[in-house]
Amino acid sequence: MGIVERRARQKEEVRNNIIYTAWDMVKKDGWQALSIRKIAEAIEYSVPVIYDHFENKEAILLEFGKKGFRKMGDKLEFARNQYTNPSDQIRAMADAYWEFALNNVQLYQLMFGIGMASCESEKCTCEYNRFIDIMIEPIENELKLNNRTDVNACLKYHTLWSVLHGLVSIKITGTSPADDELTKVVLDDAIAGYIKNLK
Amino acid sequence: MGIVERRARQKEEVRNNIIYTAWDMVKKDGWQALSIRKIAEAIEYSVPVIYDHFENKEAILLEFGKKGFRKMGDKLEFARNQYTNPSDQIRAMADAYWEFALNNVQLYQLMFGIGMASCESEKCTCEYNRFIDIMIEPIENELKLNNRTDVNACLKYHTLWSVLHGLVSIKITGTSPADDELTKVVLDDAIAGYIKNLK
DNA sequence: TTACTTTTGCTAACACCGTTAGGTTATTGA
DNA sequence: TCAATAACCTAACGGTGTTAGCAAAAGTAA
Repeated sequence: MGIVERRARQKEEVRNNIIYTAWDMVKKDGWQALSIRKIAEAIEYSVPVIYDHFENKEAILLEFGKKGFRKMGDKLEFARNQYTNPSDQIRAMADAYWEFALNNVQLYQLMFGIGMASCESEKCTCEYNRFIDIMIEPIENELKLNNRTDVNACLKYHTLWSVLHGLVSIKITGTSPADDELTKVVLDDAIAGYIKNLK
Repeated sequence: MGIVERRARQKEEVRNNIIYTAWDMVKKDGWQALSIRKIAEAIEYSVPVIYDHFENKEAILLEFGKKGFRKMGDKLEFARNQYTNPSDQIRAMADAYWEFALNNVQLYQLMFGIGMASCESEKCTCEYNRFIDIMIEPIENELKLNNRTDVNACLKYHTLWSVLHGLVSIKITGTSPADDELTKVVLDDAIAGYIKNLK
């Protein structure tokens, strides 16, 4: 008898409804706006029903994180397969990564734990500017030293900062299983490469 | 008459008390544990008093963000001033940045909006591993192509990812005032440099 | 000293939130 | 028809940030 199947199907449907509704909210107002109560209201069930499908709120967000990794994986794979030359492949993947992140901001935030309130936008401008000033000076000098008038110091500063911030945030959020030692080696390697490219 | 001065002093004292207590909480349990009500209890005042000194909870966190930028600025400046050669200075600043971030995780998180719940640690392992696999293959091939048996592909993969993630998260959290065009140029520049270093 | 004004601080509430205990109703199998 | 089970809900617990409105204290001027 298909009774249990029908039940399973109905349960699955509710589950999908939860995810669908939740994603709608996240997409529209960001992950911070997600609320169990609002989901319940939207799917026209009482609150505890949500907990029959997900252990807690985090589990719902986790669902999107996984979805994000799958989607990004697909994009990267596709980009890579457009080329056979490895360096072209790397370039293509980098572009695809960039594209994915900017077109799926909410997903990316959930995947890597980015974007709490913080000092966003222009609230720390003054303090931030000093930080730029300090960092950019040696870069300008190094470029002068090497007669690299073709290179924009501001651009190079951004590159340096990206490398640093990227390493740090991967380290802090614990996304990568890499240990301390490896990360420090990566840093040294990246900086060495960076300086080499200024010459 | 020094009455207004004394009053201002006392008010200042309460304000400092709020910041001190708040920082204690953030330091111990992370910024997510900060609660207006708990601060009020700790300083032995009622809740609305907090709002005489700070517009809202975010304003308190902002205070720490600013403090973080100042502190990091000091560290970077100091590191830079230990050397005269620009490339040494860059290296020193990179190390200082790294040190600061790892020794002041909470501050760094507040400064750059990192570290919500997310897919942290090992919850997305499976999805994450596929992502590594896809990315690392072309790097290995490129290294082989250039007979670079001295270089660890895993390390190089981490470097690439850091650059990408760094750029993206700076872009997403809006920390930098850089516009879209500049950021894309930075990306291209960084990737070009990265590939060059694989050769 | 008294009357008035300002500052200070509090209570109590509003409107949310995630989570869960416990009971009710409907559905199913014997 | 009856017991078991699954589905579902109400209502609460213990939190959160924020604010309106009032009482008391402190300072000022007569």
